[in-house]
Amino acid sequence: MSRSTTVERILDSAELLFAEHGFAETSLRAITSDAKVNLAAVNYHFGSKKELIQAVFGRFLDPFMAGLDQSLENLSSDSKMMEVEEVLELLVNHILAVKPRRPNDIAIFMRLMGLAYTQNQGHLKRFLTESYGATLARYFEKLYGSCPGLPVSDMYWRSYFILGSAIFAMSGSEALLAIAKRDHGIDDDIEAIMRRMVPFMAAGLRAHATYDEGHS
Amino acid sequence: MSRSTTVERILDSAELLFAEHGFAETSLRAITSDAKVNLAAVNYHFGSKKELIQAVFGRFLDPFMAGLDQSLENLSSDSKMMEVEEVLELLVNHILAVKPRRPNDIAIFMRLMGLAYTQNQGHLKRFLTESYGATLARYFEKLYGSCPGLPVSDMYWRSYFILGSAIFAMSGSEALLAIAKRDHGIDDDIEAIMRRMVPFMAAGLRAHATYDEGHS
DNA sequence: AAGTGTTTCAAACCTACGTTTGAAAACTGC
DNA sequence: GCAGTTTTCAAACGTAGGTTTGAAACACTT
Repeated sequence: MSRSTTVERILDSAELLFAEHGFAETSLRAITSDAKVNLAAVNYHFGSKKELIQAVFGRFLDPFMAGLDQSLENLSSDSKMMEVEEVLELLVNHILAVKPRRPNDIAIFMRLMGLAYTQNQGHLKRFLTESYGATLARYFEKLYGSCPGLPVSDMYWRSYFILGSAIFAMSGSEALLAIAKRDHGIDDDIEAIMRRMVPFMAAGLRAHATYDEGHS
Repeated sequence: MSRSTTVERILDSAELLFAEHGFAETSLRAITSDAKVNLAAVNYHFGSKKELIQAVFGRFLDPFMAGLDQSLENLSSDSKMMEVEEVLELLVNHILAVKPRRPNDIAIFMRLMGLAYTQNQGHLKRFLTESYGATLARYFEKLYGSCPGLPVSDMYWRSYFILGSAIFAMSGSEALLAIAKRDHGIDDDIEAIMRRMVPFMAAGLRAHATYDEGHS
C-alpha cells in the first residue's frame, strides 16, 4: 500500500506548496518534509523537480482536459451557433465541477494555472501546450464562433484579455476574497467570482471592434 | 562621473533581467556581469537584493505615479462625470507617455508590474502599496464614479478583471505579438494592444450587474 | 526460506547564491 | 600633494538547494 502513497503524498504537498509560494521558492526539502517522506523520494519517483512540477499539473489537468474535450466533442455534433455566455459558462461549469481533493481545491487549481503562465518555466509551458494545446485550441474555436463579425485581430487579443482576467483574479483569489469581505462586506466565494466573470467577459467580447481592419 | 553610472548600470541590467526571468531566477551575478560592474557593488549601493528590486520599481514608478496623481488632481477640480472610456484612456495615455529609456520599454514596464503581482515577494507588495497605494485608490475612485449604478461587489471584481487583462496581455506581449504576426498576420505593437483594451474593458465594466445584491 | 526487484533512508556531493571583508583605487576638498 | 572619504575589486564565507549514492528495509515470487 505504501507504494503509491508516497507518490501521492508528494504530489499533494507539492501542489499545495507550489500554489502557495511558487516553483522556485518551494524546495524539495520543504515538500518532502511536509509530505513526511524522504528527500530522495522525489528524484526516485519523478526523476527531477521539473518532472515533479509537470506531474502535479498532469494529475489534475489530464482528467479536466479530457472532460472538456468530451464536452466539445458532444457540442460539435449539433453545430448551431452558441451565445458567448454559453461558451464561457461551459468552461466555468467544468472548472467548478472539478472534484475537490481538499477544501479550496479550485483556488489551488487556478493559482497553479496562473503560475504556469507567469513563472517562466519554459519546460512547463512546453509541456502544457504539447499536452493540452489541441483541446484549448478547440475551445477557443468555439468561442470565436460565438462572436460573428468580430475581426480576428480583436478576437485574438480579447481571448488573452479574458484569460488574463481569469488567471489574475483566480490566482490571487484567497487574498482578494479576504479583502472583499473585510473592506467591502462582500461575502463571495470562488464560485461567485467565476459567475461574475461571465457577464463581464461576454460584454467585453461583444464590444464593437476597436477599429475596422481595412476601414475604407 | 562613474559615481552614479554604476548605480544606473545596475538598475538598467536588473530591470531588463528581472523582466525577462523574474526576481528569484535572476542572480546578482547575472546582473553585475551584464552591467559590467563588480559583484559587491549591488550590496554596496543598494544594501540587498530586495532593496535593489524596490529601487528598480521606484525609478520608473516615482515619476509615473507623480504624473498620474497630477492628472487626477487636475480632473478633480471640475467634477463632472467622466465616461468609462475617458478614465481608461487617461491611464493608457499615461503609460504610453512613459519616456522610453530603451526600445520596448513599455513592455518591460508592464512585465515588471505583472511580476510584482504574481511573484510572491511580500516586501515588494508592501513597498508598492505604501508608496503608490493612495494614487491608485484615487484612480479607481474615478473609475468607480464612471460606472454609476453598478453594485460595489461587481465593481470590485471587475477592477481586478481589467487589471488582470492588462497585466497578463502586456507582460506576455513580446511573445504574443510575435505569435499574432506569424500565425494571424496581425501587425500590432504595444500601443495597439492597449488601444484594443479600452473598448473591451469599457464594455465589460458597463455590463449588467451579475445579480442584484439584495434582489427582492 | 531464498532470491529478486523495488522502495526507503541517511549521508554526502556539488553547485549556485547572497552577502561580507579588507585592501586597493579613485575621487574630493583643502 | 596630501588626508579623508567614497567607490571598486578579488576573494572568501556560509548557506541552501537539487541531485547522487550505497546500503538497508521491504515486497513479492517460487
